[in-house]
Order: sequence, then structure tokens, then C-alpha cells
Amino acid sequence: MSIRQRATLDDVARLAHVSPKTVSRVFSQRHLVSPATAEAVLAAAKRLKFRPNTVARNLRGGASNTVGFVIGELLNPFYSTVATGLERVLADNGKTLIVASTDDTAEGEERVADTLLAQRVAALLMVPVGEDQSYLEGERQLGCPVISIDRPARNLVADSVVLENRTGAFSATRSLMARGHRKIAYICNPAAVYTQAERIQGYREAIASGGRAEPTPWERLLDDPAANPAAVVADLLAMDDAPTAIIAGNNRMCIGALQVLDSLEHPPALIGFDDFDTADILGVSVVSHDAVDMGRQAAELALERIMDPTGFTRQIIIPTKLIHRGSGEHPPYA
Amino acid sequence: MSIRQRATLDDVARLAHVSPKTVSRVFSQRHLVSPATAEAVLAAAKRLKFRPNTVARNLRGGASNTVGFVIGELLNPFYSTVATGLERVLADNGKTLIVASTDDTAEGEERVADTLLAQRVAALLMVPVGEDQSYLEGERQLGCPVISIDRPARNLVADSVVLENRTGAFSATRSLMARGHRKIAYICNPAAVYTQAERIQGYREAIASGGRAEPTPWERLLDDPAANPAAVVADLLAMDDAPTAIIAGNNRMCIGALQVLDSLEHPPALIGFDDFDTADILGVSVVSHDAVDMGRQAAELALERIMDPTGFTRQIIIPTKLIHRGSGEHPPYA
DNA sequence: ACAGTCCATGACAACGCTGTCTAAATCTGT
DNA sequence: ACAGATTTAGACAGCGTTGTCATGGACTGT
Repeated sequence: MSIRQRATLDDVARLAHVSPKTVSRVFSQRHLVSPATAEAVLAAAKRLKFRPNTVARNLRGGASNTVGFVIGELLNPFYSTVATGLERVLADNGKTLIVASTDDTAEGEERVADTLLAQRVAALLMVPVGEDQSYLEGERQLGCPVISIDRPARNLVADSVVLENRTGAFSATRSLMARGHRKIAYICNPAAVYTQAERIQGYREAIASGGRAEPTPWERLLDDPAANPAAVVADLLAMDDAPTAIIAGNNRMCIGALQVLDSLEHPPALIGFDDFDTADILGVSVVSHDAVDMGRQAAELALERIMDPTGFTRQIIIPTKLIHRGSGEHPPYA
Repeated sequence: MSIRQRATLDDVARLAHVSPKTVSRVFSQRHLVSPATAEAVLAAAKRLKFRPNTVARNLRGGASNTVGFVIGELLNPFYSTVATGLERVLADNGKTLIVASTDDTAEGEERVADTLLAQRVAALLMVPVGEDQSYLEGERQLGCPVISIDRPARNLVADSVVLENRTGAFSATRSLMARGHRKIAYICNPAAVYTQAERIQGYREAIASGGRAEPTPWERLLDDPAANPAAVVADLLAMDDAPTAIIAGNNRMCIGALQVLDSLEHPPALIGFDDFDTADILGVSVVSHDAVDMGRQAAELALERIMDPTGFTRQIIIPTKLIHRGSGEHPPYA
């Protein structure tokens, strides 16, 4: 249980009878050291269980090998999937990923961003929650690139990686229309976020392309986190003029809808947004996307900006794809 | 696009006409500074957009506010759920979480552990993959606590947080037996990991308690990552003496089993291990656990060890709970 | 044999911050 | 009004590393 002292460059240097700088070179620019010396240094380092201190290294070099990811909640599979993609690319480039979650509040976002910036992350990746990211503008000017994921940052010059939401919703809606559906519901909660706004727009564009100009009476754009998805769907189906098809704007609504539809003999068609584990078993058609790839692209964008913080910002759009599994392909039972 | 210089303590000190140390105090021991001075310093800091550098602070203090988590793959919901619990507790205690994944290989594990240790994490949490973690013994003696999650570390003195695997499997098996099942299968892949070994033992103990001494003919303990879960289940049910109930040792096997059982008129009873998103909709009974809590407890253990690296190591056991949802409660159709 | 190169190594300061010690100014009680 | 305690602030060094520059010896070509 004895706690020994951690060996430093100087300790190794002393043992190997060389200068600290030579030891430093062995661990970072080996080619500048003669093989014999290097070997002696390595032997000494091994004996002392020496391990270079990245933190000190970065302090001196002014660099940083960490990248911060500000996330709503790691529990949400979407975030953790994106984080997977990030981590893979970053690890391949010698960077480590620091994850911090915001509890999905704007204050939380600012607080954790602050913590990460104090750690001098080389770049800040985030899924913005708040309405305004202008508080990061200073840091960006100080050379810390900000990459916004899933939704664009507001009031801030930042690169972003987003989904092809509108097209995804458009094609889901069109697919239902092509099968004869005219009364197509769109349900989501919360609705007041970028992704839903985009999806709703895609949905409406598709409906409009079929001749209907005004918003449909089957839209349920909620903003109450406590709303019960199943109840919303049940209400919808109890209407006089009930929809024959439902598009669920996100996973939670989709699973809520499933709970209701399960017990129906002639359930309405259902298309979800965002794929989930058992969707194929359940035969649920969804508008899917590759969240790992989203993370990957975001990380690559970050690495690029770390190299060159100047230059125009970019927006990368990740494609979505309608996957037919049955639930979205049956015609209206009317 | 101009990149300004980042302000340091000294810059702020100069602007506020005080010594750097005073500025330092304002940001860490405010009560030792007179209110007037503090205010002046804060004003100067604000004007310069100064942000204390945690890295430099830690370098001097010899401490660290980061904790590393070595993980197989963030994509796996179990890992990301544990990470959630970790992150919550760590954030509450002013620490940030660095996540690094190993691709589930022993070499990967050693490599990323090395990277994290070079970052001087205050503690190393890990889900061990390799057969031997003795390579960490040196670091532990150097004062970096190691906490092993989900499985105990091998050849290393380390605290650990594991599930009540054996009891979970035992009670699942007994529950099936109580409903009249005598031919109970246990399927898992891979089988050569601690958690499965424990679960299998619990299963066998339960079977033995019913009178059967030797291993059952319905065990399918695979170790081929490429094995198709559905095919294994189909084979099992095609036996002359087919089982009337199945216990799936993990999520993947459980979902595989579902795919087969779905099409059967009289499916065998099924109990899975580890809960999943749509298990309630699908009516799948499972032995469940609270992975967030696992993370939480691991983090608390880590914090405790950071405070006091000496002292006896502990093993925390997280309870498992059998959740009845239907699939595991029907009697044998024989 | 001699200037001009090249190579291996080292001395020194600095990265941004804080622990430790010291000094001066202010306050306390009598 | 004075010793002693307390408050406030600064000087200095050092955390573990590396950038920069300097040094000395071994090479090259003529």
C-alpha cells in the first residue's frame, strides 16, 4: 500500500546520466538521439516506471490533445452513438474525448462548456440546447473551434453537422401518400427544436405537393415533456376523421405509438424517425440515419479546424434514408 | 477571423495593478482578497476574457480533475449507461470524464489505459477486456486508483463494482421451474467472460436444486462472435427433446431468440438478461439491473479512493431483479 | 590540414499557475 | 499608545515538460 513517488524526466535523466532534454527527445523526437543513448534512457525509464506527462507537455507546447463534447445526456442513444463516431476518429488522431452532459438545459450547457474550455480543449463539439451560443464567440476568436452537431449553433460562427431532416420527412410522407394515404398525422414532442421544425417543414411540403395548402388537422406538435405519447396517439385515433397513417417525429413518440397500435386490428401505417434496436423485429419502418458517421464527420471537421482555425465554416449534411419494414407500407384501412 | 492571444493571470494582474498571486487568489480563494481588489481583478479579467487554466493549475498542484473510463465500445448501451452514472457523480464533484474505447481487445485496453495514465487521470475506471490487468499494478502503487466495473480485474488489486449475476440467473431459472418447466435452456455468446460464468453457475445451481446434478443438454455456451443467435435458437427448438423455456444470457441472444419465437404458435418461455428499450412493448421478461447506478457507485468509489488511496479495496454488488412481462411466465406447452 | 557541415547533447528559460514565506498595514485590548 | 494578532498583498520558486540556442566533436571536400 506504499505510495511511491512518480518519476519525472529529471529522475530518468539522472539515472541514465544524460540531460533531461535528451530524455525528452527520446520520448518525442527519437531520431535526434543516438541509438545507444536512447537505449540507455529507455532502460532507465523502464526501471523507474516513467511515463511522460501529457499535461505538462501540452502546457509547455501550448497545444492540447483533448476535445470536449457537450451532450444532453449520454443515456440517449443518439448522443452516445455520435460520441462513438467522435471517439474513433479522435483516438486515431491521438486525441482523447472529454464528455460532459448538460441535463438538457441552457444553463447546464454554458456551465459545462465553461468547464471544458477551462481544460483548454483543442476543440469544442456540442449538441446545442440553449437558444443562443454567442457566449462562445470569444473562445472561438481565441482559437478554439466550435462544431455544432445535430442542430446549428445560434449567434455564433461555427461549423455544423446536421441531418437531412427535411428531405427525410418529405420522403416518408410521400411514401405514405403513394400508398393511398391522405390523412397523415405528424406527432412529435418537443416540437420547438431545430430538427423537428425541419421535419415538420418537410412533412408539410410533401402534403402541399399533394394539393393541400394549409397545415393538416392531424399535426400534434407538443412541447410538454410530461405528455404521454401513447395517450396522444390514442386521442388521435379516436377522432371522427382519424388519420390512416402516422409519422412519429422521434423515437419516444414512435415507441409510444407502437404501444397503442399493437392492440389494433387495423392499425394505421406508421413511420418513425431515428432507428432503434428492435425496430426490425417489430417491423417498424423508419427514416434512419448514420449517427456514428455524424460523429465521425464532426470529428474530422474539428481536426481540420484545429489545424487551421481560420477559413470559412462549413455545414455538413448527413443523409437520411427511409427503411421499409412493413409498418409504413400498408394502405389505409378506411 | 483574427486569432487573439489568450489572456493569462499575469495579463490580468498587470491590468488590475496587482500581483499575479492576487489574481490567482481571486479565482480560487476569494475570501483572502479584499472585496475592492477582487472586484477590480474580476473587471480586468472580464475585459481580457480571462479564463483560468485548469491544466496549469493541476500541473502545479499535482492533482487532476479528470477521471478516465476505459470502455469496450460506447455504442453498447450498457457501457454508455454506466458512463451516464459516472459522469453525473463526477460532474457533481468537479471532475470531468475522459472516455476511451478499446474495440474490445486486450491490446486496445492496454493502449488506451496508457494514454489516460499519461494524461494523469485522478482515477482509472474500466470494464476489463483482457485476461490480465497486472500491467496497471505499477500505476496503482503510484497512487492512481483503479476501479473495475462489471467484472473484477485480474492480477491487480482494485476495487470493483459488479452485478449480482449468479443470483439473477438463479432466480430466473427458479421462476421458470416454479411454472412447471423442466427443460430450460441457457444460451449465451460469448460465454468465456466473467458475467456469463457467474450467470451460468446461478443457472446450474437452480437446476441442481431441482434434482438434476449434471449440466443440462440445453446449454449453448458459444464463443464465436459470428454465430447467428437466431440460428442457435432454431436448432435448439428443433431438438427431439426441445427445451420449453429459454434463458438468454445477454441482450443480443435475447433479441435473436425473439426473432425465432415470434413466428411460433406455442413459443417456449423466454427470460432475457439486461433490459432493453422495447422489452416492455414486446412483453419480454428480463433479469434487469440499474446500470446508471452501477456507474454512480463506481464513481463514488473512485472519489473515495482519490481522497485516500490506501485502505482495503472493496467490491460493490449491484442487485439484479427479475421483471415479469409475460414471456417468462407461461407454462410449458408440451 | 583547414574551413565548413552535420550531428548529438546540454543549459536555460518558459508554459500558466499556486504553495510558501515574508512584509506591510490594519486592528485588538488594555 | 503599544505589543500582539490579524488581514491583505507580493516575491519567489517550482510543477514536468519542451523551444531555443549554444557547444563540442566527428565528418566532408579540397
